[in-house]
Amino acid sequence: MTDNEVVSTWRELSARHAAIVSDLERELHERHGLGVSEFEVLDRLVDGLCLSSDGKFRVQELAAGVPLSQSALSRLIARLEKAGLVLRSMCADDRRGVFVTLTDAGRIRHSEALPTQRRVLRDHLAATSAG
Amino acid sequence: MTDNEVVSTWRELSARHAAIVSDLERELHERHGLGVSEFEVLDRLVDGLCLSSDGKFRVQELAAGVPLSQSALSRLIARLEKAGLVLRSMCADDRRGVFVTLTDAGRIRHSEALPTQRRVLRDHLAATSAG
DNA sequence: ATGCATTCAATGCACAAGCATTTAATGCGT
DNA sequence: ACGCATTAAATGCTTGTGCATTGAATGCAT
Repeated sequence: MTDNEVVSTWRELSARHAAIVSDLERELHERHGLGVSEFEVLDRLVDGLCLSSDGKFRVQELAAGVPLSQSALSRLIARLEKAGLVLRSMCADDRRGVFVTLTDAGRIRHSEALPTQRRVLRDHLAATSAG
Repeated sequence: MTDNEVVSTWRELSARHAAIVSDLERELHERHGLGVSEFEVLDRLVDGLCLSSDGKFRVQELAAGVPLSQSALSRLIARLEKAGLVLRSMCADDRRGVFVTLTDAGRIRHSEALPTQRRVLRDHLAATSAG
């Protein structure tokens, strides 16, 4: 792969990402009052519900799935809690840790927003193979 | 393409983008004092030099190549000017417009940063076909 | 020529992000 | 048991971003 190919691959990737994020941000915000990262976190929590017994997640577990710094994630969770979409609770076995759990409102909000996200992603990605 | 495929394509795209941007940001900042967007703008200016007679660009022309809002771009150019990497000059035929031109320092900085950018991109993209 | 919508770029403002620091809890070595 | 490095998460601070607005210049219709 030549440098020019690498660069044009990068530009394409970058432009695509920007376009999708921009659309997602607008749609999710307008229709559901959520930012892209907020939705992603809710999404991880919902995904994880199937796997985890109690639906509790350490903040750091969520960090793995979302490309945000630890501080950004901490504040994001604070925002979600303030909005009533998640709860933070102490965790018994390591009292430094914080468990994050979805509230009913959070589950509902996520299920409302999910079709919107899917639609936007489909619009951008459905008929393409990354080229 | 199923919804699940769409979503996993999106996650992959997103993770890839985040990883590359993160590396680029760190390397460009540490080694050359440039952010990713700053570099992109310099890059467009350099690219355009070959095509344009005088190397002058309207702000809005740059906007097309960089996924930033108009206001963000305006401030970014102000930063570049403050750093001595570009010049802003009035444009005669439409006095609302602003021409942006590379300074020598800007050209030099770009040429220093270019290999760093290429290296990072190669590290991430060289042996892949987008998925 | 005058008025009015439009366009270019800059700016006020609010908010989100990262870095560095802080606070609290753990665990390891002695 | 005590001290010390380490880890989890929150917070202060600075910076960058977008939205909405502003100010200036343009162009078009009358």
